[in-house]
Amino acid sequence: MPTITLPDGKTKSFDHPVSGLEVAQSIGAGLAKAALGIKINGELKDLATTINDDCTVAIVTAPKAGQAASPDALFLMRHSAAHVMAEAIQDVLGKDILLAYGPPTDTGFFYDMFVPEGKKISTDHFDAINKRIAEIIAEDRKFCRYEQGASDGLTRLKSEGNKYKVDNAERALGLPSSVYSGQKSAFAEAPTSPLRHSATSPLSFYATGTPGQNWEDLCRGPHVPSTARIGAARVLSLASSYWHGDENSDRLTRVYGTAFPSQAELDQYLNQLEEAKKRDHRVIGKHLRLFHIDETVGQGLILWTPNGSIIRKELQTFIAAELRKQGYTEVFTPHIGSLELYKTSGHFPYYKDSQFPPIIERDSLDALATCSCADVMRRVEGVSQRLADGINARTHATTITKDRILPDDQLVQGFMLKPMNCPHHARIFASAPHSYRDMPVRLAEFGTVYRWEQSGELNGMTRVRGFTQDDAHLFCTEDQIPAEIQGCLSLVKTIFNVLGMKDYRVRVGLRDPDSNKFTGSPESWDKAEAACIQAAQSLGVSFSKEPGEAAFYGPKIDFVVKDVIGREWQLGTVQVDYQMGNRFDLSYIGPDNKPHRPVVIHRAPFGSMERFCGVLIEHFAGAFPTWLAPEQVRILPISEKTNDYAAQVEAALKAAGVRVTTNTGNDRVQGKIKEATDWKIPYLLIVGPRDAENQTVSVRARGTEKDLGAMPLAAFVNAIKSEIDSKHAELGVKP
RNA sequence: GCCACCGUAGCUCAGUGGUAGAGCACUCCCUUGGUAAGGGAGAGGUCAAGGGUUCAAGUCCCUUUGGUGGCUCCA
Repeated sequence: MPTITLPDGKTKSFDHPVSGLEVAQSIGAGLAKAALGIKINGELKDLATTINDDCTVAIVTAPKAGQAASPDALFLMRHSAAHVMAEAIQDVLGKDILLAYGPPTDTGFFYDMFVPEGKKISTDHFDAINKRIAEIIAEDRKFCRYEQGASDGLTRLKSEGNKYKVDNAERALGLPSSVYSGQKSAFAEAPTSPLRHSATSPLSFYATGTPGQNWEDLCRGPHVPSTARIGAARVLSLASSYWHGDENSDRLTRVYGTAFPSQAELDQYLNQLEEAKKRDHRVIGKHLRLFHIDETVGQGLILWTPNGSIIRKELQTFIAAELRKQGYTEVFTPHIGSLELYKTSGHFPYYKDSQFPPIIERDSLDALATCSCADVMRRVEGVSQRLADGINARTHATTITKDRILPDDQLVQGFMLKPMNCPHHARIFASAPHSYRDMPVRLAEFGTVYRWEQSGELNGMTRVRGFTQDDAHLFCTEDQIPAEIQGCLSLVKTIFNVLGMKDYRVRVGLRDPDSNKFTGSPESWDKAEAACIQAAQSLGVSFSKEPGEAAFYGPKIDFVVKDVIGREWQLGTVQVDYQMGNRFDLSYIGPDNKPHRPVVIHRAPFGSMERFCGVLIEHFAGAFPTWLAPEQVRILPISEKTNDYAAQVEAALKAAGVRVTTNTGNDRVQGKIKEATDWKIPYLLIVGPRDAENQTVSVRARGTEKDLGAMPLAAFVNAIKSEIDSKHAELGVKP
């Protein structure tokens, strides 16, 4: 006879087992009406779930009008909507579309399905599918859960010929998969062999309506009580996926959809998507001529056009100034380095698949002309005995294996486009002796690196093949690690604050506790990890510890920002590295007059200028604060009669270092304003005969509907100068 | 890299096998106008590239190339 504890601490006792609905009814009719599901001891369940034992219970309700739905309510609605969409798709396209996996997501849901050869789900079907979804919701059929014994359930699923559901069921039952081999295969050879298993727990199915009569799906649940409770749902887009995310397994069609409590909220969400598209850095970047990607130059290679270059340059100047305050010194290094350099650092050939292929010297190419491809690669990747001995001794391991060691005359000489700046910086550190008194040595460079990203991964400025990192390497003693990490994070905080970026989080990657695949002593790791965690905490934004996410050479801190479409982008990273000193035989002289290995901290707090600017474009929707705006002021003379005065105003602003142009065209001022508005210029100065006479400018600030009125030219120059110097994110000029 | 979709003027896009279009931008002319588009004219295209089918291809087919959405990957 259950006693139920409610969220407010009150208890209710029943003299018989009760359903979630009865509990809700016992509290109030309104609550029962709004109820979508129930949380029993924190676990989300169907409203119809029978409660036999004492427990804590919370009723999950649909949101009241005008209120946001709770995550639990959205989960129930979207999980249920996935069923409705799947039914609609099968109604429109046929039952031979096999359902695989359909979970809710942050913004909606998807359903992965196998589409048989010769059939295709296309966006042309969306109208029909959406219509059917709306019908099913309007029919208000109950979601009916029933269970079937493991044996019967599996037999039934196999007879239905859907191996994905069989696989799901076997996984749910904890059985080894009889159908998933990680191999590509046409569907339909779901085994019919007799079942041999020890599973006892039943499988649950949900009928959208009456079992045996309406549409059904193997499903763990839970669901809303009936289809009308979903509110509004629709199919959104198509994509492809692999079964279990395994590219060797079957390819499935992923159908995305979303659901909201009401049509109004769904419409609002769709509207938001449209708005987000307008903020897309690729769209704005083209419109405002910020950057260009040219297929003649190559995929994933950014051409910074004049406007974008201004933004990048301002950011770099700003970052460099902050770095100087922190005691960094700036260096420049070339875009390529010898193969041996990257064999020393370990980047080659270990990461060769994500690098551009090597640049081979002419003489070597001549010598290789008779070799087989495999032999060429063997000799390109080979390492000299001397280099191997050095690295193996210093890393206390067989880092370079015997099969990679070749006689010098067999080695191929060549270069790599640099995938990272650290090897060059390591060689700069090694180029001069260092005392512990000089440490830490902080070498900073806006260093351009090249990586071979898969073509399907390229995306505007955020995923590219050539990019410039705001890179630096801090060569320090172990004791200096905490302070140096702290310094990196305070830099990030400063710059994110100035740019008004608040939606970011921090991941701290720690070593895998169950693995000994890391270099450096456990004590060192403990200290470095503690330093990372403490530094992350001090930032005051949400952060997560992620064991197993460290690099093998040290723990790291990653900065992740959310873009306007909700995608997360990793920007910067701070990584502690115990390995590089060994690899490059780096040392400093300690107080004991003996050489010691420095620890290296790699840090690129904004990742790359390309990605960072891409995210910034979306963050500001192209309306950059004045200090970053490519064009800060545009002067709009009322007519040609005022062109002379406009030139005078332009000269005064240029003398003050302001980026200004004048529109001397013969449009009317309304037209000039409209055009300038498109360019999202912070300030428009309308000047006419009145202004010329009084030495004033009539200011119109971006985002304001009206003019701010006239102000003396000198006052405007001072105001905008101070706004630019202070890097305010908001427009600051007041008349 | 894989799957799907897409590529027409500088930009945004129409064009379902029969003479390549619109708006904006650009050039010129008229207009000299005080806060989100005054009027007119002109110029601008190997319809991504290559091949094929056809009397005829922007349109249908194949290949290549680039983009988009996902998947996989991201030291």
